[in-house]
Amino acid sequence: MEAMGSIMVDDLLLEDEVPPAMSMSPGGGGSPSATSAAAPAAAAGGVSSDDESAAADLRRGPWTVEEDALLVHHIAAHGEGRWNALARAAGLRRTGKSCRLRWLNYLRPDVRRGNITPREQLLILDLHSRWGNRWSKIALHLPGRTDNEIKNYWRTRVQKHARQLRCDVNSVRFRDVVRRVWMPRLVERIQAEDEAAAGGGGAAHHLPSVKMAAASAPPACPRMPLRSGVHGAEDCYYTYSDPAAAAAAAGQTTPPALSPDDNASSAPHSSLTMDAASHYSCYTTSATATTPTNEGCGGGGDASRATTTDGDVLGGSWSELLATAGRDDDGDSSMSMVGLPDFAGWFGDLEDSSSLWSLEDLCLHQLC
DNA sequence: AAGCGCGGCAACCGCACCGCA
DNA sequence: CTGCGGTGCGGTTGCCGCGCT
Repeated sequence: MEAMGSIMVDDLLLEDEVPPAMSMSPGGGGSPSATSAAAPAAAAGGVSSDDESAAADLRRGPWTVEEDALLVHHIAAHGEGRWNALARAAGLRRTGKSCRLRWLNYLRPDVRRGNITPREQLLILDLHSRWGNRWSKIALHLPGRTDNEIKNYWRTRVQKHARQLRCDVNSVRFRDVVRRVWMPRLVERIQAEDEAAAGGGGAAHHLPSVKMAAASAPPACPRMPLRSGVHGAEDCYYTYSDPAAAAAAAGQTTPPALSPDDNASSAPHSSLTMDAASHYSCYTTSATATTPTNEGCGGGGDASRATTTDGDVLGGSWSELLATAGRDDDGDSSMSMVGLPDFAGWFGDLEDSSSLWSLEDLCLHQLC
């Protein structure tokens, strides 16, 4: 869809044989300077006159449908790898890097397009909390999503919310808001979707019915209070939908690799996969019953109220969300929610939360 | 209706790492 | 051991479309 405009523009460029560096830098990306076009070619090959002429002949900017077809057909016939050689063999006047990027981010058949789902958002938030800007690593756990897409999501959506809160996206305060407001809302949303898919209605028995595979089970975390100490009579928990899995996970003695330096990401399964994320459920506990927390967990009220059409559950104003998050169901404000950005006042002492904010970390903290 | 501003996203860049000769 | 080419990754850029004024 959005590619059509680019294709039209680039078709003109192709027809007119505009030298890449001379183009009007179509489709964005990089500096349109005359030197930048030759640099990748020089890096990819030698600096012979042939290579120089080839470099001068290299195209940049948006891909045309013809180029896409060439690349797809060539990869279908010969497979991936050796991108520089592939580009030449396919008759593409592109750098190998450009071909690789186009293939991985756009042409690959298993690339998922469209909005980031709440489940994916939850995973991104969680995984980013552990690994930081390791986009490719995070992307491994979101099938069909590319690191570029996740990176763009983070920069456009998440950082936007951080800006609204006037704090750094990597600050402890923003992380705490994410943990206490954003993630619970995502869980609400996921649960609502699961319930809708299951037919809706009812209460506790509408737990997601998916069985949790041991390999994909989240770490030892049967219940994770999100606001313990804030609401006296009501705490919000992440919990396993499958008691057996929760018990199994509780018995797990070896915590998953969580440090940024771990090598577990290269393994086929991580401690938290898309499957596993679907088993997080947010529930309140009360004296009478365990009930789904569409009314109580994290935000109170209608979860869809702050949901935008693009699936961003925090489409509404942060001040409103935060005010709601700090209010009991009966409307009493249990936390002072006046003014931005006095997070410490809202959420209490955050000094010890710097290392406790991921789902796993929260869970481990609660088990101590 | 037209202009403007902003967000989304595709594509590029520079750097680091890895394997091989 | 070293140099080089290939690959992968994170950061950045800038066009395009859409919503607002």
